[in-house]
Amino acid sequence: MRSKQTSFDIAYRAGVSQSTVSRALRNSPLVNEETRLRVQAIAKELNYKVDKNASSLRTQLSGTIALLLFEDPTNDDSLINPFFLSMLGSITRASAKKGYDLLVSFQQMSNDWHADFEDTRKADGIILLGYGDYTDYEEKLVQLIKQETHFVRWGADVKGLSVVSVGCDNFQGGYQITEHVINKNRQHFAFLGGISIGSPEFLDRYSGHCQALKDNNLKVDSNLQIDAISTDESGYQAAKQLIAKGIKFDAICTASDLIAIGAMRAIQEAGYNVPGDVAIVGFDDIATACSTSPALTTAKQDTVLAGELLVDKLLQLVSGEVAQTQLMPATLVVRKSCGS
Amino acid sequence: MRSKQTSFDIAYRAGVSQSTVSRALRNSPLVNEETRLRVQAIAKELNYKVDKNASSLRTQLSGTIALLLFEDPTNDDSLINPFFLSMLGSITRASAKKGYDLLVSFQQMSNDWHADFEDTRKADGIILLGYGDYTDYEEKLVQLIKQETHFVRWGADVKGLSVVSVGCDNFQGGYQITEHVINKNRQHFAFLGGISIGSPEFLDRYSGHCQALKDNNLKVDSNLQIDAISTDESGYQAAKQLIAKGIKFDAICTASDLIAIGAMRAIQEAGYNVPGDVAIVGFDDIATACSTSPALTTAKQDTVLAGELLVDKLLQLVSGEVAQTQLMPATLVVRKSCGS
DNA sequence: CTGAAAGCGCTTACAG
DNA sequence: CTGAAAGCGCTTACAG
Repeated sequence: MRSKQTSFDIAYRAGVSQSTVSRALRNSPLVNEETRLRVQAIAKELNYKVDKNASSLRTQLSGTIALLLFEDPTNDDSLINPFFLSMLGSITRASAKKGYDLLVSFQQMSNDWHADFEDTRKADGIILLGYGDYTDYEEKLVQLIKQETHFVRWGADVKGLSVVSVGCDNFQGGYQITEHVINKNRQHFAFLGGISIGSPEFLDRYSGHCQALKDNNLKVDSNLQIDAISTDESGYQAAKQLIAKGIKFDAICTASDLIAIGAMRAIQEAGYNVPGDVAIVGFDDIATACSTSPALTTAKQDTVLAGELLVDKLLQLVSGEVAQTQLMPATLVVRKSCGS
Repeated sequence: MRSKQTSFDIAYRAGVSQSTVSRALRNSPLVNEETRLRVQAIAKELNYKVDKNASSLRTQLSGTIALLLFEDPTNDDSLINPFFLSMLGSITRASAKKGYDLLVSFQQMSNDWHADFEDTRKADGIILLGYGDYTDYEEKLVQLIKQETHFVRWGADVKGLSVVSVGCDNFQGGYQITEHVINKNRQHFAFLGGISIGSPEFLDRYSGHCQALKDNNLKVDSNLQIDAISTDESGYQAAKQLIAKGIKFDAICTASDLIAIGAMRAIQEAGYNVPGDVAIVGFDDIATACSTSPALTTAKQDTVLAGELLVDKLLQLVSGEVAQTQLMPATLVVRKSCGS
């Protein structure tokens, strides 16, 4: 077994007290520079590393952030929504940049959360990430607040609770991308995405979509709105349903790229040309959006910025400061799927 | 500020000693059942959670695994190879299943690794994940071994070092998928993927590919092998180079799905039909492989199994047992990209 | 079955 | 600038 070095070993070698070693390694200004350098050199030579359990116990700070990633309810148990995966990447980077480690935990939205990372002192705060209607878990949020857990969440603002959220301006995104398609001279718009299954994000995108249509004197036909969850398969099925209705449409707006990708497949299999016959747009800008043919025009959610905002705001809360809920704009990414 | 409960608070309420509380909460058989239940009830009522820093410090076990995820060298800083993202998901699930938390850390292959999670006692062991030539970091592996760090890695077996690896049988995968295409009556095979840029995985896939060609009396034309790293863009460029050579080919095997997807785009843009004119196959079976048109035939690496094997083997090492390097088979996933 | 006590390895107020 | 000492909150041998 490896023989563990402690600060006492370093102290012995350096001929100073253990307190001085501790100070030296934390770059305390209290310690003489020469002493500090000598101690640090010895620590390095012996490959000594401060025991985080001991220091966290002492300081009551873990230097760690926990990320609770909620899985899509329909998950087939091995796939994760690529948008959240991308968020995971940016959150990891953002925490590393701040010198924090990241504990990642997958959760079922429905189950009892294992949200006790802060209670167990493994993490200083928690980031909640996942689609879903917050009313489904409002109770949990209330409990987190009651326990004074430091946390921030991704998603739409939660009314009535003092929860710090970072989210995308889904209404604006839905509006903007619909307007883009309108400018491509489309008249008959379908919308694929569940507005009735408890997803405020999707509902906001749909509302923005409808507003854009109205502002441009186009009809909102509720027969052309079909529910779908954020998977390729669900988008595929929704588009098939849409086609089966036999109502004319020349544009499909969707609540997510995954839905759009599935829809594109169904539309093309049915013999339509994209964008010739039907323009299709997504939402998110996942990596795959570049690789479809035609490449998908979409509303990009800036995951890098989102990750940084989430981490920054969480660390503000951890250090006792006040943090504000913030909405990020979605930006239009024009590719080929609704014509040039 | 929240007032932290300790085991002493529980002890006081339960009218027992703190030692008994500790035993009761750990379900020690030493404690009377009635006492145990009462203590546990009180703990639950007060929402008491054991301080992991204290217990980890005491037991010298953290209940945590660290995952070091190496980024592709060419990374644009926000995208992560979807295959590794998928591995990340399965590793997270596998560790949760074993009751371990997962610390995730992104690293540059080239930089000094921040591999001291075990030295700092934040983790009991480490999983290394990323493509790359192990000779590039053999020195690091040697150091990990010297420090008696518990670790396992994803990838090809490392010769000469006692490192536990879990990897895919890339030779067999490359062989199998090439044979599949051969059976589709293709004659002129190109291969896209860097065999000269220090990636043993890619090299093994290429070797399997070549062997399959030889075994079927087909020519291996090194002019039809073009380097590419595992990105859509690199695959796209490689395919354009391939076309520019003006040598006849009717099948493209690739070292990864990402390369295949980029290549498919280039081939189609050049006016060829897939699979009519050119059959294309990938490697990995990332989620996107279902969504291309035509959908990509590929060699699947079972990430769920891989995650479980990595975690299981690491935990074996942590508990002082011996673990063996293991190679998993790749399995053929037939879709549309090389005909029916 | 239970309790008193030692000790895990740090950080930091306190005293000099 | 440095050291001796207390204490973070547990777990577990030891004694009963």
